[in-house]
Amino acid sequence: MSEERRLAVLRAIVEDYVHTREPVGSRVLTERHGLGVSPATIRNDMAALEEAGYIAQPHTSAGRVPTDKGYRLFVDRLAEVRPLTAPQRRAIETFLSEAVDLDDILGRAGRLIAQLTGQVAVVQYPSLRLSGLRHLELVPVGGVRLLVVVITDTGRVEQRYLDVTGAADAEPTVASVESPAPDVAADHPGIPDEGSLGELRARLNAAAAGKRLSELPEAFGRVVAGVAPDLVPLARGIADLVVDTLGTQSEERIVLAGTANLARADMRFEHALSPVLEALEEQVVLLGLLTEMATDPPGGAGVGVRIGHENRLDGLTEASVVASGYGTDGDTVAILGSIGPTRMDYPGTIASVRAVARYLSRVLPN
Amino acid sequence: MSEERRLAVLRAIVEDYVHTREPVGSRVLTERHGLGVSPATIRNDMAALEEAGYIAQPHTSAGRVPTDKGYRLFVDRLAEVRPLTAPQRRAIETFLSEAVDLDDILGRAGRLIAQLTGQVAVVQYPSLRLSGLRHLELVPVGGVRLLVVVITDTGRVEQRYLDVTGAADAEPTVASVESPAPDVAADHPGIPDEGSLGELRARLNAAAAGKRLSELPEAFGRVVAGVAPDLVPLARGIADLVVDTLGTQSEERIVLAGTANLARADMRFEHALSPVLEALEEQVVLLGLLTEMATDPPGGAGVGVRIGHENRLDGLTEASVVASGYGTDGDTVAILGSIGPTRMDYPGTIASVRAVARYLSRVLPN
DNA sequence: GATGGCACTCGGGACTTCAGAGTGCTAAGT
DNA sequence: ACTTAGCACTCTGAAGTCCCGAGTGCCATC
Repeated sequence: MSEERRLAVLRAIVEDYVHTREPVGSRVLTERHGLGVSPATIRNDMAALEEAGYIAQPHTSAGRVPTDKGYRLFVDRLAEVRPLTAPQRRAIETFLSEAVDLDDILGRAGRLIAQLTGQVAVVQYPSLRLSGLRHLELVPVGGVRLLVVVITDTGRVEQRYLDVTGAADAEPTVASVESPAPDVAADHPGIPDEGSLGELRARLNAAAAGKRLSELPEAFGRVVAGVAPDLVPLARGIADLVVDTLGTQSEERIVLAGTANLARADMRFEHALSPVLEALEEQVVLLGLLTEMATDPPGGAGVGVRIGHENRLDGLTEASVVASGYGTDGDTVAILGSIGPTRMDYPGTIASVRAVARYLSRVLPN
Repeated sequence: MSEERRLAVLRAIVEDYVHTREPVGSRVLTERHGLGVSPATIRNDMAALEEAGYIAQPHTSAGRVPTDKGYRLFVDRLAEVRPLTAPQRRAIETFLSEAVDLDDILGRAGRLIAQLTGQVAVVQYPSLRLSGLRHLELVPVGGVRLLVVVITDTGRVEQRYLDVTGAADAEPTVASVESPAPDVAADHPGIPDEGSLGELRARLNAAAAGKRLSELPEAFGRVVAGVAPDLVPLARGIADLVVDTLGTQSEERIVLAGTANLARADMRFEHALSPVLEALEEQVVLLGLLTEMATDPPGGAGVGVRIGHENRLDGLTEASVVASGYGTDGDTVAILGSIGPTRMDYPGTIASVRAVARYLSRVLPN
């Protein structure tokens, strides 16, 4: 009863089950996979595997099905990394290289993973909190409002409107997109002339250059203090808005793609999939799971795999998550991954996720 | 056999069927709905309705089910507009007012409709082609590239990177988000100093102010001609990029939301839903359908309804589309809607779509 | 025109049956 | 000490059967 063959049997079971979606018995195992022994022998091995908890049988007289533990072993030691096909590689390259900005590239990455894996993709945005400020732009709009454009190290561009009628109140007005007066001259009381605005912009940029979020408030504070008195409220408004933008709001931005794949017949979960749906809608929880996986990757090679009960979420006990961090040279700034039934094509999914993550890491600005 | 009662019967059938998902027979009809006649009478009416093609029976001894034609009549003449509940209204207001920019607001609108209707929402972006240029911003990035930010009348902000090492080639380089040299001084050969850049920006802005796309190339042409010789390639590059951005790319941007609702048990389509999935993935076709509905709304009150076979798409013969244009004062710039099974809650869906469309129209910049 | 009565239809749930897949175990073979 | 053939046993799920009851259409009556 060689150890090797037993593992080979487990591998065969996993592969077959993933492929056929049916409990696999000893006979088909000998037929379809090239292990040169008789069904009876296999049965002995299977008994041992079941004893050890790697497989189970749904009911007495049916084939075996891998358990979470079985999948785990498979992923850790048995899965042969199957590189993507050349066309797939090319598809990734071309599709992602067509992206026009960060939003676009991450959206595309999600759709790509969803399509490659036939599952649900999840993409976390690079945390603004961790990224520095590259540039700040101020654009007067309609005379009474100022469009503040923030460009980060990671290439992310955020826009916020600042209402300057009462720019003194620090709390940025909820930047709704409502109609400003159409064509008011730019020298409205609230907005300074081009020159002052340009100077303000220059100062803020100089102060913020390369700084991390935590250093920003102080740097901005000095700028506000050093500016002409009538500009102080405006400057403070802008500073607060920028800090607010980088700090709170969008740290936890997460995007799903391919949720329609859930409806596809071939990926049905064992039991109900409504819990899965609910879990996916709990973005906070999902985010927690992802960041957890980022810090503590239980899988190998940069790609983390959580199988079934391993992710302690109720709704995802029948689901597995394959995720990888991405970001410039090992400096993980965010995570992306694929979620599917525990009975999924792990090698393929891992390959896809890794390929996309690598591409992103290579191509993201730093 | 009064005409009115027959219509009342049809209405009752539709409402009951939508509610219970089961063919409805004459008895329950008299019981659950307050028409004060006997089942036999109803049967006569039903026979007439069936004769006229408004209802059908799946098999001999089963209740009746509305046909597409029946739904049509229901929508056109029988549906009582059921206004949204106060909480719903409030939800729309608050959720949408939290949006920070156009992207965000449309994304939220989609998710909102998906959630209100429990179906798939589809949102078409305001066509850039139809919107004017409000502002153009130029931001040097990393010394060798220029971030061109385009702000349109509709509040949409588009960003493109322009590679200025060889800005002469008119075709904008595919603006990938790749790593530029980290911290090069801003006076790199390719990028002019702040002053020239500012002047260029000012000129371009002046030329473009309030112009439609069709008028832009000419206006920009004059600017390029009037600029310092060494700036000509750059100016031309920018001009082309802007025109390209507004013209081609994103005219046909469409976004789905709530596709996960397809997986929900309670919205199963009669037969397979894979054709529906495929139809939804054919964004071009979908876009065609939407624009068609925009120009020729067969429903009433600004909201168009396409039922089953009415939308000539193979995959959507069992689906209905409820859509409405939105845009400042009747000037429809785009469309949004909800897609679900023909057996859907039309009044509710219509109310939701209309409410969101109205909110958008009210709140969009003009 | 509305209604009660009635014979008729037929889908689908409940029940039964049965073949086949799969197992574990024992005993024999290498 | 494994491996293998044989065999009795278990159980699922497909197929078949039955029958209740919902629903209908039609006719005679009010």
